[in-house]
Amino acid sequence: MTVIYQRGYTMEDESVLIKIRKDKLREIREELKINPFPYKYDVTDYSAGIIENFEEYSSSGKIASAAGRIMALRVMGKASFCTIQDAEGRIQLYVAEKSIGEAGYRLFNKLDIGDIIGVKGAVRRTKTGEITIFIADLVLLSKNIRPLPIVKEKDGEVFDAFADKELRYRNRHVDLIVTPGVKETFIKRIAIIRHIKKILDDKNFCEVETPVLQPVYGGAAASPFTSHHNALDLRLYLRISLEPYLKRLIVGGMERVYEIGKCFRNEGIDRTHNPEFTMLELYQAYADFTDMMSLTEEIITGTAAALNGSAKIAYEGKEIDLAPPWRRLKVVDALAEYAGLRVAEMSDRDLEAGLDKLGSEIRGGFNRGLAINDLFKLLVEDKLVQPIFITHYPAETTPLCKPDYDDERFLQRFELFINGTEIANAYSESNDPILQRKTLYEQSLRRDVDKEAPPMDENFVQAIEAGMPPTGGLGIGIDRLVMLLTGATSIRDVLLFPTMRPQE
RNA sequence: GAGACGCUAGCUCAGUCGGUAGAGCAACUGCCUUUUAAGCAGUGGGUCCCGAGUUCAAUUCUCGGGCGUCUCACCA
Repeated sequence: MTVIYQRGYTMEDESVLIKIRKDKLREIREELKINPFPYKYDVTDYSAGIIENFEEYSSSGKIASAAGRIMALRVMGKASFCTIQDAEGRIQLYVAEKSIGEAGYRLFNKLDIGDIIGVKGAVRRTKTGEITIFIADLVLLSKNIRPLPIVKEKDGEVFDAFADKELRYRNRHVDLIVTPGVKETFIKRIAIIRHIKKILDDKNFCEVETPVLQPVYGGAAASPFTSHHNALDLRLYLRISLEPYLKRLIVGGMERVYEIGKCFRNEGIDRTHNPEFTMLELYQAYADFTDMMSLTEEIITGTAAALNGSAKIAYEGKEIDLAPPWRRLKVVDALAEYAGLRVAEMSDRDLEAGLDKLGSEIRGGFNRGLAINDLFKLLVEDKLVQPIFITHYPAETTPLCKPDYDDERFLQRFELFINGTEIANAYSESNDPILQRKTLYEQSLRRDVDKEAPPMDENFVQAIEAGMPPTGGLGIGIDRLVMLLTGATSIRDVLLFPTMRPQE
């Protein structure tokens, strides 16, 4: 049996809600002779500005010209209210037939939540005190035919939130419209990046762009995405880090370079990992890793202060104080302090047994340096809540870093931890070409046992052979920094379009 | 990769100890010249994720599958 729904429609194929809106669209075109999709509108006033400068508007009788999306409608006989949302926020409109005319009110009666309109009118308070545009002119700028979730809010309490996270990520355009705070998070993200760029630009760093598509990838240990160039019949990889090309620029004499860009790693997805993510990497000639520490403090503290007006941030109920200087602690000392392990005095067998007890083993066979690194990751990392530079990682953890002055088993490297998460990673960069060729070659041999070890990059080694000045390098995970500074607990909340499995 | 939980109206959610389902908002109709989470009144709206099994009968129970969320593991 066919069920007759509203306006004679049945509940088949397309949603009845959409059909009804398409009808209204047709009626607006054919009966009202109005183009529902005009080309432009002269917007001179915005919601927040109107509310802020209310006295000026009301005393002068200045006519506001605003545009926005209808978020609430309270339609009554000949005088109605609606609320529109624009780039700055929301403002109420008073829509009276006697002000906008019969034709205008006929149009208004065909409007839905989600439509975009332009309005002109004086700004006054209503009887109940709400600042409102009393509109004298109404223009439809775009007709909505796919209804939005109706989210309501009063005194910070949200009713009928658009709560299904999957739907929110898949339909970020809807999420941005209806979920309070989402747009603000992304505006903060933009502000953070802008601030970091300003700090670096002021220090005469050059922002550069390096290849995303690379014949050989490197600079980290990760599985790459693979692509193919048809005309060259060439396998290309999406970069897993920015490092190899930025260092070529240091060799080339660009003494301070940075790039903020996407890197891609073909790995799992979780709360802190997305297959594509944004990294800042910078390289400064004639600097070492201690210079990178100061710069890291300056970038992160300065950005937090610019964003929140304070060096203290609240994250997951914890208070984190970003005021520098931050503590510096060697990996082996951190293991002693936080896990009671004196690794320097432990035999290889003891280390292996310790790892085994934690259910961990080294890919490609036991290796003392990697064992110490793993013990640190498993036992210490998540205890590092306040900002701390962990320094002097074992030499086996990376081929791209200079060994320390008096103990070659450890590197001039640090990672910054805040709230148990790695936020930054920095080195005194390796520039001894003999050593660099050796360590990269050895790393490439590990590919047999460790799929994530990158292949040998001959062109990169030749660049180092041309002579690279002593250089400090720093990488900061922008997504995680944004999470920290915005209080987001999932990387998906700071990515406009997180990677999702396609539907159907 | 493991575990927990979830999938019911456009949205947020109830519910059925097995008898094909409800609320609020949205929608539709009527009334209405100052409302505000929602003006007032009324009306409609469902492949209860998919498949198999048990049963007279499955949205509900069992098994399998899909998708998702969270936690843990992995991840230089």
